[in-house]
Amino acid sequence: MALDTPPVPFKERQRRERERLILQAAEELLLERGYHDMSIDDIAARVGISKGTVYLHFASKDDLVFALFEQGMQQFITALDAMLASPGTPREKLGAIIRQMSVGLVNPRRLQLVEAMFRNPALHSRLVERKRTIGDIWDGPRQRVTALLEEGKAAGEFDPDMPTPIMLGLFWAMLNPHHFRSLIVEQRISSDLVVAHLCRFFFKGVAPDDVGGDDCGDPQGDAPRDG
Amino acid sequence: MALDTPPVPFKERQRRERERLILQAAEELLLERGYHDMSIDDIAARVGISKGTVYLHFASKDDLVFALFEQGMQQFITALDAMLASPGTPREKLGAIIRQMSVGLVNPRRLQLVEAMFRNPALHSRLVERKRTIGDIWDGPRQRVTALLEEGKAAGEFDPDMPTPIMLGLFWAMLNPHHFRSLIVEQRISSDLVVAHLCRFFFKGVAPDDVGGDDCGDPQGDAPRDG
Amino acid sequence: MALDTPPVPFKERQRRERERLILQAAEELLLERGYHDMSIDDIAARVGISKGTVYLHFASKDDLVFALFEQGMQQFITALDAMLASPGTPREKLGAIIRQMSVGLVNPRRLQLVEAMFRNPALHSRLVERKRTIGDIWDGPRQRVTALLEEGKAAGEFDPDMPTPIMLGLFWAMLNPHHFRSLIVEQRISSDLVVAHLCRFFFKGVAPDDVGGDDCGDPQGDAPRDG
Amino acid sequence: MALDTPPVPFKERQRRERERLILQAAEELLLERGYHDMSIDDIAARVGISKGTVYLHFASKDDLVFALFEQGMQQFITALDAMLASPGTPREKLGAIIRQMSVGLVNPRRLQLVEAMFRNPALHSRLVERKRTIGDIWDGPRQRVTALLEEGKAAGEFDPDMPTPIMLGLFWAMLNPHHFRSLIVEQRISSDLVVAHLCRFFFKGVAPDDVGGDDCGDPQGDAPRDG
DNA sequence: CATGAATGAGTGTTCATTCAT
DNA sequence: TATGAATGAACACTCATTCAT
Repeated sequence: MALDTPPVPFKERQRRERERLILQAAEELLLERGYHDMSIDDIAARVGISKGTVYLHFASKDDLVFALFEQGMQQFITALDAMLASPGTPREKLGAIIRQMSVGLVNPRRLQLVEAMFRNPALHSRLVERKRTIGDIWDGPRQRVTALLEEGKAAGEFDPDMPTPIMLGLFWAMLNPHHFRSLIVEQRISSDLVVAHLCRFFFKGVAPDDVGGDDCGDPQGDAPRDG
Repeated sequence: MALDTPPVPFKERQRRERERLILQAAEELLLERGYHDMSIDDIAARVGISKGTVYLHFASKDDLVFALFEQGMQQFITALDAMLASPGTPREKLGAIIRQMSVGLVNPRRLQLVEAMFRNPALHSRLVERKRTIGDIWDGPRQRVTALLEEGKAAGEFDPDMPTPIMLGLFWAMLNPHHFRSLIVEQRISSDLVVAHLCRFFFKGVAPDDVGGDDCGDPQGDAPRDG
Repeated sequence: MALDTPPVPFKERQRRERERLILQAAEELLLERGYHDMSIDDIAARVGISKGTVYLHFASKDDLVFALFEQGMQQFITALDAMLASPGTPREKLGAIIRQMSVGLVNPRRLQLVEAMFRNPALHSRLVERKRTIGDIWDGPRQRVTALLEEGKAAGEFDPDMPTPIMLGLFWAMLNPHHFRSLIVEQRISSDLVVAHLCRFFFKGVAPDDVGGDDCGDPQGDAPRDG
Repeated sequence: MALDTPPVPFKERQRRERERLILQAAEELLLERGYHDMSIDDIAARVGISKGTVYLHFASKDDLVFALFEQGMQQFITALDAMLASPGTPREKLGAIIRQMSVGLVNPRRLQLVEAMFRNPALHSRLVERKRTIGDIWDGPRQRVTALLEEGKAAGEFDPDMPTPIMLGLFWAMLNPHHFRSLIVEQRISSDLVVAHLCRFFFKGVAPDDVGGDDCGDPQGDAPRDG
């Protein structure tokens, strides 16, 4: 059987590896400098190839960034699906997602990238202009989490009075990598602590805890225990 | 009385008005296009003046953007102080802040601007490099809200186990204008509804409401009633 | 008699004084920075007037510089005539001129100015284009020194075989303020010593002195004595 | 033999040729217009390439001008060394240098270039700021001629009482390309005649010639004969 | 008359993109 | 195929000059 699929020829493997390296370099530079201050020359230099070669893989700078975006979203969706497939109540699953987002299975850098790209309005519209696909790509995670939230409402775990889009928005806002980073990197709070509190917050808000149990499981034991 | 304040001379009034127009145009363009895709020519054209004139008011593009930033922060701090000075428990004050942030007394566009500026890494470091003041400006809101949160903890209104920086981070994340906008503009949810739920969420999370009262007052009457 | 010439009205005196100040500031800046790096704003600021006022006196930057040039030449010619009118042989007069040029009666800065202006080819042609007068102005000193040199030849003091234009060129070259300055300022040689040697050189060259006497008189006594 | 030097690859030859053309065009324009009135666009247009290409060879306008300067000085030093290596007394060598300077082996335009550059005060300081090397480059010719002059003094050919720096200054002043040009081009005197008289002048001054022999050899036979 | 705000052409420089080798 | 030289549009910024006040 394997013989039927002639192994990917060397040239092709080389090509894919190079593309990976280009995307990696581009990702790093995009995070370090932002879209405009990242030049094709920089990328090529970091990979150790020539500028022209970058264009053999991506027709334009926008294309390259869009590929980066697609890749990030794809990875995110994959991770999301894995978590959704695992057993558990919606509440537990949301907790798992929150935990994973920060721990790195779902690399927050990726999300940050996505943000970085789409905060640049001109870039955003150019990309949207170019591919209507973006809608679908954006929609992937949205639909999945929306479904989960509604499932949770139906199960009586989430407040049925809160519109799902609002709930969803709050969910994204909380997981905003920018604030993640601000807490973990700048405020030097351990990421476990952050996650634990994020989970708790999402379900309980900031009210003092006179009722329920911890909602996100016990990541490392240093999460605050409720009495 | 009027004699004591020699009226601002015409030239000066004209000058200020022009500066205001430049800042306004710059703000719009910054939001529409981002830092790099906004050119001085564009700004001048939008105001209906020449490129050179812009430079009579701001010594450089960075200066212009920095002025925009300072102005936004200043307005925000002013509004914040007004709310903090009004009577009420910390909880009520936080609710008021949330409400105001979305309604426009504290223009969320301004905050978005600030974000737009500071997501550009190179611009950020140039601005930080240029004025250490930035630290102070950033710190203004942070200190005020931190104090409020700790006051709330002391009053038993907020969970004393949640570290204040995390609480603060969540507060900012929730009020992230990007998500605000996504909810109100893209999802077309009424801003009052959004605010009501934001408040509720901040204090109660997404858990179904089997306990307390509404946390944010009754903005317009269309906020979900509990009980 | 004096009554017949109604005293220059105050306004006019003020005007002339201001023009003088502008020319002075322009001269300083021209020497400090060169033509292009001297802006009208700089000049106005140094005089303490507004940019527009400069234009009330000089129709353009070129006009201003040309006025500077004319003024310098005029002063030079005046000083030259004074020296030519004094008694003495052509040789003595040339010596006197050399001495004066360096000592400051004929300010070498002025000449340097002239050079500065006319080394800038574009400026030079614009000025020439604009006023044919320049020829006459240049010619003033040329004619006077040429006459003196020829008088000296006739008197047997100067080599009759050396074409007068060449002699003249060498005279100017020697008095080139650039080299003057290099010797006096950079090499820190006393200006008297420089003058003494310049005189000697002009008449005797660098050959060791086994013949004639000192050619320039004895300015300060520290000039080298010949044995 | 030829095999040992792998011929310079075509690309490289083309590159060097282009660089030469850029330098040539820049030199012409610098002489025609001066530093400020020579734009990169002008240079590119004259070479027939695009503006961007100029920047592939020189990182900035200053770099380009500095390269021009270095090249000129280097050529001058090389020619100087050749003359110094040839046999002859110091006096004869100085004569040879004078002759060469005007004839073109040592292109006087080059020196004029150097002057053009260094009369612009701002440019001068920027270049000095940038490379301390400039000192060395300037010093090359200075040291060589100084040594020659002192050798001549020791040999009894030059006046030992005249300070060497003054002698050197006079030498440069005489060879000032500006005056060279004024004599040859404007006054239309043959360059041989100019050279002959320059030599004679340097050694004998303008005094009538009742003593020595011609000091510079007999360049073309049309030099004035003494006797 | 004096001012200085306004103008806009011009400059150096960058960088995405193309294409001959 | 991979390269990197070449291109040229775009941009921030300057400054001589004009003109309304």
